[in-house]
Amino acid sequence: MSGADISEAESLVMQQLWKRSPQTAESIHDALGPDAGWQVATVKTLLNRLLRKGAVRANKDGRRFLYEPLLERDQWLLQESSGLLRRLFDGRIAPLVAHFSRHRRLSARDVRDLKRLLQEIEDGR
Amino acid sequence: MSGADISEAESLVMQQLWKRSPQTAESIHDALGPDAGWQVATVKTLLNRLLRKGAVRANKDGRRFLYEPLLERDQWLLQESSGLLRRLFDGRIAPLVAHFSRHRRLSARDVRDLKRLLQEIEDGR
DNA sequence: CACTTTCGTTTACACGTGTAATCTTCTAAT
DNA sequence: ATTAGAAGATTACACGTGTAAACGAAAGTG
Repeated sequence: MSGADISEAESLVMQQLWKRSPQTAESIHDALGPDAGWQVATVKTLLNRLLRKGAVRANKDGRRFLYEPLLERDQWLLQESSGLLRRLFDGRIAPLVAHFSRHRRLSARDVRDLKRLLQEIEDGR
Repeated sequence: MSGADISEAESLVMQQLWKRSPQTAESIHDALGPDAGWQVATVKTLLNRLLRKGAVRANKDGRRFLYEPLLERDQWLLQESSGLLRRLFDGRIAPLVAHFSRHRRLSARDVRDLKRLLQEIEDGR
C-alpha cells in the first residue's frame, strides 16, 4: 500500500532494499557504492523520508535500525510505468513500442523478446 | 535541440502547442480548459519558463505573443520514455511489456496492436 | 487627453528534492 | 565513571515546480 510516491533518489535506496533486506543504512550506502556519490547521511535522510511515506519499515537491532521495504517493487514499477503511459501514450503500450520502432530504438533482441512474449500470451500465458 | 527537460505542468502546455501552433497564452489557456484549473497567469509563467529552457519560441503579433514549440514532440517522447525504461527496466522494452502482461494490464487491443506492429517490423516496416 | 482594459514582466511563496552537516544520545572501551 | 566513537535525529539550504498575484506599459475608448 502507501499512496505517496517516491522520488528518484529515494527509489535508488528502495532498489537496494528490494535486492536485499533487511539492511542497515550503512550497508545500503555501501551497496550503492561510490557510483551514487552519496554520504551516509544522505542515505539516512532518504530512509527517513521513505519511513514517513510508509514505503519502508525499520526495526531496531541493537543500536542500529534494520530497514525493509513495505512498498512492493512490482507495485512501484506498475505505478511508474502506467503513469508514463497515461501521460504520454494515451495509456496504451503499443504506441510506445511503435514510437521506439519508428525511431530505431528496438534492437533485434527487443523484437525477439517481444515476439516470444506475445506467443506466450497467445498460448494462454 | 535544447537539453533541459520539461516539467509535468510545462508539458501540458507543450501538448497544446504540439496540437496547434502558433498560439497565444490566452488560447492555450482556453484550450486547456477548466480541466487543468489554471489561471491565465499560470500559463504565462509556464510559457516563460519554457522560453528560458528553449523549448518554445515567441513572436510578437501586435500586442500579443504567439508561441510555437521548438522542442519536438517526438524527441520529448523519446527522452521521457527511454528515461523510464533505463531507470526501471534496464533500458529494454520487453521487460516492461512483460510486466504489464504479468499484471494483466494488457488489453486484447494492446496485444492485437503489438502483434501487428511486430509483423510490420518483420516485413521490413 | 484621461481612463480603462489588456498583455506581458516581475515578484511571491510554499512544498518537494537532493544533498548533506551538526547535534544528541547511546554504547563500548579504558 | 569518563570519554570517545557510532548511530540516529534535527536542522539546513539551494533549486525546481506549481500556482499565482501585483505591477507596469501599451492600446483602445469616450
